[in-house]
Amino acid sequence: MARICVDLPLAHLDRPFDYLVPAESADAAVPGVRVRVRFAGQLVDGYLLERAGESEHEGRLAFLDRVVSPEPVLSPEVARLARAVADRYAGTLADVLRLAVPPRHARAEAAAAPMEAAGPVAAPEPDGWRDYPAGPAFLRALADGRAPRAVWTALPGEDWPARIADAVAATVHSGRGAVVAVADARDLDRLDAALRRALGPDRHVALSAALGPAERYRRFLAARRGRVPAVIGTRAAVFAPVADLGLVALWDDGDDLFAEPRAPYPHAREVLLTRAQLTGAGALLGGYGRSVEAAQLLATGWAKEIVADRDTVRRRAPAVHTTRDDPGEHARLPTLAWKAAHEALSAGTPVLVQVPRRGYVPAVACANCFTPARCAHCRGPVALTGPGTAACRWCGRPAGGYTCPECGGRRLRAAVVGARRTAEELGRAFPGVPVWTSGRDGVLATVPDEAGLTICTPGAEPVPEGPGYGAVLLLDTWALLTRADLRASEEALRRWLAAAALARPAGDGGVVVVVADAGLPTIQALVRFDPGWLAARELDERRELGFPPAVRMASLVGVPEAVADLVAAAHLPDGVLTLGPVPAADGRERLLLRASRSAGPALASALREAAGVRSARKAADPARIQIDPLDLL
DNA sequence: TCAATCCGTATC
DNA sequence: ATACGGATTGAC
Repeated sequence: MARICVDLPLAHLDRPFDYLVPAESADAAVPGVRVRVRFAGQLVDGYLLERAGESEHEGRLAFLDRVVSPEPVLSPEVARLARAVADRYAGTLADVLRLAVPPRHARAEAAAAPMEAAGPVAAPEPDGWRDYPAGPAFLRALADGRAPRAVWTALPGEDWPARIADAVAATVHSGRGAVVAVADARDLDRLDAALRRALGPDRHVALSAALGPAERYRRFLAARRGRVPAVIGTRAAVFAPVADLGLVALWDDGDDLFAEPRAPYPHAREVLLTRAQLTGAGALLGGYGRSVEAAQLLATGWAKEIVADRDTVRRRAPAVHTTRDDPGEHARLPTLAWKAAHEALSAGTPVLVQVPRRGYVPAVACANCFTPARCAHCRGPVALTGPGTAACRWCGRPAGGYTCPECGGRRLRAAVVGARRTAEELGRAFPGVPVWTSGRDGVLATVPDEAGLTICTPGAEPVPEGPGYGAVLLLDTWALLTRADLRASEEALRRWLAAAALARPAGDGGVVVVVADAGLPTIQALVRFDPGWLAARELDERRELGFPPAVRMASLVGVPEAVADLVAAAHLPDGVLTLGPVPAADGRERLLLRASRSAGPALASALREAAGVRSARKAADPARIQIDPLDLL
């Protein structure tokens, strides 16, 4: 007898079904293999979850049709993880398994994989971590087979791929495996190179969406067969099968690429942390910035902080100057920014100019003091709903008769973006200096250590080949700070730090000029290179306002009848607060449900059950359920 | 009286 | 989803 998870997208069928195993399949039918079974009259794919002696099932059992391949692609550990992720996100196991296990590629599977005799990995010298007081102990704990958990704030100029490679090497030295996730292909390339240096050429694989199906499956199998102890990759790699997991790590967890866009929309950070929790592995969340979720892990004591002391930060950081937006005669650049660029270029060092991408939807702010407007009723963000009218994007109440809590101003205005021109004019302001751009369509990996001007959008900063940029200019900060997003401050600081961290130390002439009001907390955090301080503040604010990660939220989106139907079918736990519904795109609407963190599992399970009732009834219109979505506003 | 159709329920 | 059963409808 075998318990099977059938691959169907129906919420009410999200439970194992028992099948008899034909004698000829008895040997191949091991936990984790793909199978075909006859289900409700048709042949469907599925995974064999476990073998068992007896079935609880009252009726007659059918035989499974066949074992698709003897390869047990779903390890027990990943099966358990997938179940936990499905439960947390009110989704189905089949949906999560579709994210976790790549499609089979028979040729890649058949290719005989030579077993390489992998030599032992030397315990790394924790030299690279000596600038962080808690760093060497963290590496020793990994090397000794323990499971330390840390939130790490990287120093400016830190070679973060090398530091993560140290941690992976320590883990591998202890005889265990590691999984590391990064946001994009460029970060993956850097980490890949660092791991090759630290572990040798054949001790890890890199998984990314860019690989073709054959290569993706080949590398997945290399990990599943235990031929490599470490797997690195983008988002989907968090489910990679690694035997005897000792470490999960993630770089720059605030990047929104870590949010999975397919149901049930799990976040890579949450998957990895769940995995560490379930397996007893260590965990490392690193970045130049710090997410509010990371601050929460520190606040609850789940993880410990790895930071350098303030003296070290000051020694390694560039000088950060703020300036008002008072365009001088030079390419509409503030005088201070122009001077900093001019000096850096004269010294023969590269200059980085970061400008926000176009197309952000700015929040509505006080026309007088620029304080973002918040709803008087629920503290949600206020946005324009038409010419001259504004309303809360959470509860839908119109923001008529608005009074700014900061300055008493009565008028609102939308922020105006679109100053990329300013950056382009820079080229003309510095004749004879080479100008590069790095953005969405065309990311530069590196820039040479010579006078040159690089204009980039956030996240596309080229890494300097030399000791760092002589000057980094952060323009149009207003556009980032007034985004209609709950995470605007955290996100703005994350992006500025990503650029500022590439500047030389102040002692070597490194300068950052940020065109913004020095009094803003986000700017203060940048000036002091102290993202932990801002994240702790933001966490306090989320607690006061009742936003994640201080609470658990569920977002229900669909046509009005579908949303109402889903809520009506759900037996919500006590204390769940309903916000909305508010109109969404395409005639749909969105309803938010707020629960305490402790009620989070009950909320998710109530929604999952309600979705099951609806799918059993063949409800026509689907309602999308998302737990703690990033675009909460 | 018998088939065509609709709805509800189970799927091992 | 699909498949089946039982109730319901409609034509001979």
